[in-house]
Amino acid sequence: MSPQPPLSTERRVLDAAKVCCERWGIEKVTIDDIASEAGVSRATLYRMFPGGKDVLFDALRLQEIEDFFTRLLAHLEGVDDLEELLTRTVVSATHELRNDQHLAVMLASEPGDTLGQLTVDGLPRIIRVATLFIVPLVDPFLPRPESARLVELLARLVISYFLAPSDHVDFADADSARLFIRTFIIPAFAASLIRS
Amino acid sequence: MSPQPPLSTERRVLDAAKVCCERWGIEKVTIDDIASEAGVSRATLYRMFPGGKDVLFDALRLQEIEDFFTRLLAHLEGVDDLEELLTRTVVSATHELRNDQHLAVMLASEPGDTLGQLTVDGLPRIIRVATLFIVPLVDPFLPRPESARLVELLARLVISYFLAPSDHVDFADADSARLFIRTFIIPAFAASLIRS
DNA sequence: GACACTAAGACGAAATCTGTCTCAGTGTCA
DNA sequence: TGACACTGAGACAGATTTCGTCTTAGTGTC
Repeated sequence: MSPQPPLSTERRVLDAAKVCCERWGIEKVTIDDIASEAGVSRATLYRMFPGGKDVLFDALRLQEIEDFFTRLLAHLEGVDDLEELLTRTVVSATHELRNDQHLAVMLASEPGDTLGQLTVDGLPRIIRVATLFIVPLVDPFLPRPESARLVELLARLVISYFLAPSDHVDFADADSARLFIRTFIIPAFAASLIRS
Repeated sequence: MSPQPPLSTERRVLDAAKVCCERWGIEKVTIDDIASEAGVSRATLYRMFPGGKDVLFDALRLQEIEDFFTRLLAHLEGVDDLEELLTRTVVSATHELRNDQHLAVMLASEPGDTLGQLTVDGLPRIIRVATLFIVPLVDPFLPRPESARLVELLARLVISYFLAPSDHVDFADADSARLFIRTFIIPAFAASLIRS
């Protein structure tokens, strides 16, 4: 967002935590690993995240989610067609998820039971945040209750097709995604469409 | 070599150790990790490798080296031309090294100072083993002291160009390697060549 | 039944990690 | 100058993990 040349200490620590996770896996990372990777003393780290690893990883998850949607929004700029907007949304989101194995874990929660978290505990949070970010973009096309329902539906579908890819639909492929959206999504909301 | 359908326990353990190393990095792997990855009890592991991790990793290094040269030899079968033999040797070896980051570590020794080991402690061992495996293939073309010298020279060059790639020579590229060998290696040993 | 091999896990010792704390050094602001 | 906020370094005790050895019991083979 803002241009912080020296990069905030907190950001450095969280980035270091991410690097460590990617290198060793979340269950093998220690506070010391993160501190020295960030070039920061352990004391600073505890001052910044009282509660230790749990709090730190919570913050990291939060940052990951924000980064995720920030990147996503960048791919949606200037789109003024609902079908195109939704298509790009699912395609970009799917690409992000597939490219960053680590991201999927972070969006969810603890390791080991990644899938469990992604589908049980993690889902509501992701849907909530997705709504927060994406609904405003859909608002021009749909009245509020409908846009929220649409975004939730899409979020669920993206995650479902990510976890269990289908032979018939590939959300990573723009054409396939567009066809899906044109066929199943748009018609369902056609009645509410705001004709501008 | 021999067809062992159930795969020996020792092999299973070493393979498990390799898997664990690739997943977590050598410094984060515990005996327990390896044991459970191999589906073997810790006691068995200690019986098999008295001395623990050190002995186990020594054995792993040995296996890696043997596998390395076994794969290498497979690429050299039936070659009856010295230039072609040497070319394939450096190309295959270079590919193996580049494709398997883990292999380079194993061929050397402890992690952290991989390069230090690869160039200081590791080099003599690799050269020794390389000689053991490759010299017999060169024997038909050169008298013994020359063939040993040739193999040692090649081993040093492969490792050097692997560690510090050059703009002028690419041992991963067959044409480039062949040109290099034709220009710099063969002539140096031309006088000793056994004309069959 | 003797034998070789194994899994499971108890055990104490050693090593590592955690979380809190103190102390000293730095830069900022008034 | 002094109050203030922030930091690195590291001591410290306690929790946790890991290590290496050991015992016990189970299995298959001869």
